Amino acid sequence: MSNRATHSVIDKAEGGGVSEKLRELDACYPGFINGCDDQALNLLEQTDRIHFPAGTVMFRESDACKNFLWMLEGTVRVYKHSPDGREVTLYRVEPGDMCVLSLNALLGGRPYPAEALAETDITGLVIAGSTLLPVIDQSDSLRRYVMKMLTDRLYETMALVSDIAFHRLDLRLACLLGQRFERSGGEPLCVTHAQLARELGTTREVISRILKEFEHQECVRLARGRIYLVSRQGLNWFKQEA
Amino acid sequence: MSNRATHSVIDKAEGGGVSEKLRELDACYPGFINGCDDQALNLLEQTDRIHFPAGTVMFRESDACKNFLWMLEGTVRVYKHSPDGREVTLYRVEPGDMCVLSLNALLGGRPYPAEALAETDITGLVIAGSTLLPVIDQSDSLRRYVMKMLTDRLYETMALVSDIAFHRLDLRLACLLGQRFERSGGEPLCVTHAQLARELGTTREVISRILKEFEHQECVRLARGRIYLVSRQGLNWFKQEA
DNA sequence: ATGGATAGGTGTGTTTTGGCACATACAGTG
DNA sequence: CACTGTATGTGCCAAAACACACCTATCCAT
Repeated sequence: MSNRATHSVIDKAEGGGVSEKLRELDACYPGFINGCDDQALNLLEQTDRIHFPAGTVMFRESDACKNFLWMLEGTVRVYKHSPDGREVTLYRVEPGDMCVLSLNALLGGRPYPAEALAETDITGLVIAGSTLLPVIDQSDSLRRYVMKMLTDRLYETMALVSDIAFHRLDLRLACLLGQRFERSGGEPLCVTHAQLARELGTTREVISRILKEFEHQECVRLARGRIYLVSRQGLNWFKQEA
Repeated sequence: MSNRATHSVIDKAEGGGVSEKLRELDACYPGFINGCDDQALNLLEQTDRIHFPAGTVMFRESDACKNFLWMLEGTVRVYKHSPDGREVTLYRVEPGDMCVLSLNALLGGRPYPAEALAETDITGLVIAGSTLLPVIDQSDSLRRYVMKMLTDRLYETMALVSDIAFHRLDLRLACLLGQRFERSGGEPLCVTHAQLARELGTTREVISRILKEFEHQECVRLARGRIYLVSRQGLNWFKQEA
């Protein structure tokens, strides 16, 4: 790893287009545009539309971070590496969210402290950090949005700390599955054991064994790349564990 | 534990006094007062002076949080409990810092998500959250301070996540000792094994064993309630481990 | 159908951490 | 000095997590 700051893909974006941007943003960030004052709207009009394919590494650890992204479509996973190749997922950025670590980097002039990977194709609007920063001072609506994002993320990250420090992996995995099943409405999850391991900061084998446990307990059924919820009560079972 | 929100000691504070407050604040928060605009100064004048003895629980988990504190003297440790009685320290608040979890609670209207304990006698200035919040919108200087606190804390908390997830306890302990020795300038630390355990989210016995290890390796010398750094190079030894 | 790539299963052994039960040791007080 | 907390040392064991090795299953493209 070189020590010199490299530059993320976002920092190289180009693009143009006019104000259907606002319509699109409004769809993803409910109430945001409505509550926006002129300064913020003006800022958003200056953004450039960008697109990245799934699998793009948006930031690497210690990248410089000059631009800021509003997501219109897609999901970005933000995670940390271990020295020996494991990973923990810190959070995800989806339409409606902001990448708070970009904010951190922009506001503090620090390098980006994690890696960010596009899990799906990404569409978004970028703005130069130097353009964004003054508007945070000027626009009440933007600033409130930013502060909410920061505090929400802080809250959740601290919850993550205590989760990792205190809970056994089987519970953490059960929770994770519970959340995912809830979002899917009980539909089977398309996720590999290795992916789950990367969420939780552990290894594939460990996840495989815990999942087999769950299967023996008749909570899930396993198939290649899929996890089926056995029963609706099963979902409750997962939730009790928190 | 009851579910109803209780109220923290800070929320019950009274007190008066006039504007030597600013002088005192200036001593603790370098540059803060200087950079302050009138709105912020005005706000600070409205604060009430308070005092708590060491050992006071400033917040309990899920307390309501109505007031905000600027610390003038002392240290507050903010930590999470495990179901079975262990603890992890999330961060400390000292003069010059802000309690970001109070901010989180005030801004988000959420209960306080951790416990905060006065490690020393505390002197500080309190203000009602309802008075503080509008000023964050109005005062550039205050707002920048707040945002910096939020992003800094976020950054460090994420570092904490990866630390806990990936590093073995002996390394984490070595790091912790390294930091403490650095602050003390190599002077012996007055800390018990149990306290160190509460920092790192583990148990006393585990810490005792690791410390004995370090003693065998001639890095430290142990005494009741004290840890002596064996040599100045020892300090480097601790730092290598990061 | 065949070959390669990816995903998953599993036995075995090790390391790391935690938990309990006591034995000591030390500091301060009367 | 005896007494009483508090702090620490440690033997022993169990649980949790990891690591390696290697196997099998499944999918997909040709």
